Amino acid sequence: MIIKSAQDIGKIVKEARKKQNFTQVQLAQLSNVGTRFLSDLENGKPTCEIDKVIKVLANLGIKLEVTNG
Amino acid sequence: MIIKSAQDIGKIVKEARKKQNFTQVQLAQLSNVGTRFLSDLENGKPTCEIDKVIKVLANLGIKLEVTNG
DNA sequence: AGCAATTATTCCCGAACGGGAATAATAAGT
DNA sequence: ACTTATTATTCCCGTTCGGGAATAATTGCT
Repeated sequence: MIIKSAQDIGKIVKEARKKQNFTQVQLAQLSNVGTRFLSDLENGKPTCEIDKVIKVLANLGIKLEVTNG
Repeated sequence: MIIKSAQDIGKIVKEARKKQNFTQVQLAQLSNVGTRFLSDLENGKPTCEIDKVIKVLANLGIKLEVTNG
């Protein structure tokens, strides 16, 4: 899926987390972030810090890729 | 290219920007971010805010994609 | 080498991040 | 419906982001 906004990432995270039967608390601990952060992220907060986002994605087995035209 | 850290994104941005003959000032104005932000981003600052990163990538024509195993 | 252009770093500072915890709201299960 | 689990929202608060501008450092060009 192509990412155009923070909201897109939030959706992805939420879906993947549920599919893997993680609670926010579990995934947060796993990723070394707070539960507040994870909730914010899943709800599309546009100012989440990039490395934390990357860590969460990694812990869900989601690959992040860039393609240059 | 697969993104594993903020530094990866920084490299991508810097390379793409140079390839398109943009200065940091130009790209920053285009993306509605400060030049400081762009410099930080290219140097792999891990706390850059996600939506600003996305905007910069978009203005370079770089597509950001996630792939769920 | 020397000059101009670009980039990196520092400063000030308002605004907001994110952690933790408590509370409210929502979803889920019996 | 009721209870429990999960998630969202609010609060306090230390820390830091990011803009803008100035300065240092680096790069590029002739």
